[in-house]
Amino acid sequence: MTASLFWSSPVSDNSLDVAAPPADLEIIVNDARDGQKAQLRLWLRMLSITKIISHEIRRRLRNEFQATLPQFDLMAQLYREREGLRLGELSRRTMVTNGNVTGLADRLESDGLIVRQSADGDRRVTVAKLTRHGRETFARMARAHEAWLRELMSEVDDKTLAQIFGATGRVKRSVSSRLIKSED
Amino acid sequence: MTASLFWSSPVSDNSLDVAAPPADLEIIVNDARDGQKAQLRLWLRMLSITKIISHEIRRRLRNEFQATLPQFDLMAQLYREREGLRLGELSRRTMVTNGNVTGLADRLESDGLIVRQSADGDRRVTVAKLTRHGRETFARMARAHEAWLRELMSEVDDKTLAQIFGATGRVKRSVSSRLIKSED
DNA sequence: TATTGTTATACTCTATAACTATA
DNA sequence: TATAGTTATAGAGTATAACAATA
Repeated sequence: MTASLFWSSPVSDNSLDVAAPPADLEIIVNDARDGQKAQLRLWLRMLSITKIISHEIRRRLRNEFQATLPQFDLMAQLYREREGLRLGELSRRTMVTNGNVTGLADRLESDGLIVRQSADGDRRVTVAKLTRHGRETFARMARAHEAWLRELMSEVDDKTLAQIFGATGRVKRSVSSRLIKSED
Repeated sequence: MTASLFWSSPVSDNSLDVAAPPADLEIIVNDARDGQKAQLRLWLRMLSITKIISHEIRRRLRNEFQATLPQFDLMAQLYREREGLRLGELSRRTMVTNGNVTGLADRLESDGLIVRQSADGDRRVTVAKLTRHGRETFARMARAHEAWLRELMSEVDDKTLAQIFGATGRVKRSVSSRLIKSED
C-alpha cells in the first residue's frame, strides 16, 4: 500500500489503487503509521476522489441544468444572502477574480437568474442578487446536488472507503462517523 | 455547527466556518451522530478544502513551472510508465476526452516535454512518453508539489482540522493518523 | 489617490461531433 | 464495421492588466 493516489488515474480497473511511483521519486513512504506521511497520503487520496466527484457533478449540472460549477458556486453565495452581495465580496468568496466575476455575472444575468443593482450610498458599488427565477432554479439545483452527492459518496464508500482510510480489509461505514465524533 | 462548507466561501474571515443555509433548504442536519448526514457533511467540507488546495496548487504550478494541473496530471501518468502510454489510455486515466488529450499532448510536445511515436504492431496507435527534459522537469515539479501539499495541508490542519473533523474543541493531530489505522 | 467594477486580451480547458487511417 | 487518434468548433473558465467612474 505505498501507492499515491495523486499519481494514479482516478479511473482504473481496481478502483483507486495503483502501482507505486518510481523509487527515485517516491514521495509516499511505506510506514503508514508515520503521522505526517500518512496524513499526506490521506490527503492525496482525498484530492483524487474529490476530483472524480467534482467531474461528475460538473457533468450533471451541465446536462440537467445547463450550468457550470462556478455558476453554481456563485448562486449558492447569493442564495444564502437574500439582500445580495457586492461583486467584490462575491469575488472573494468564490475565489474568482473581479474581472471574471463580471463575466460570470453577465451570463447569469442574461439568463435571468440574477440582477445587478447599484448601491444607494456608494455609487461605485454593485450588488448582485438572485431573481425569483434564480432562487427557484437554484433551489432545484441544490436539491439535485445534494442527492448526487449522497449517491456519489455512497459509491465512494462501497468501492474505495477502505482505501481512503487505509484499511486493507473490511471497513465499517461507521468509520467516517467516528471521524465526526473524535475529539479526544 | 450546522454549517455546510459547500455553501460557504472557502475564504472567509473565520477560516472555513460559515452561517447555516436557509432552513427551507437546509441539507445539513444538526445531529452530527447520524451516520449518513455526518458523512455528507464531512464530504462537503472535504470538497471545499480540496478546492482551496487545488486553487493554490494550480497557481503555483503556473507561476513556477508555466504548467497547468491537467498537464501535471498527464505528465504524472507518463512518469510512472517509462514505456509510455497510448493516448487512449492517457485519456481514460486523466478523465480527459480523446480529442482534448490530443490538444494537451500538442502543447506538451511543442514544449519538448513529451514525444509521440507510432506503435509498431498497430499503426492506429500512438504512444506518448516523456522526453528526458520532460522527466527532469516533472521530477522538479513533483518535488515542489509534494512540499506544497505538505505546507498547505499543515495549514489546513492548524486552521480548520477541528472543523473538518467536526470537533468543537481541540483536536489532536493524531486524528488523521488514526484514520489510517482504523480497520476494526 | 484609492477603490469598485468593467473591459480587453490571451490561453487553456472542456464537451461534442465529424473526420482519417487503419484494422 | 469498429477502433485510435485527429481536427473542428463553440463555450466557458482563468490570469493579467488597463481603464472609467466614484470616493
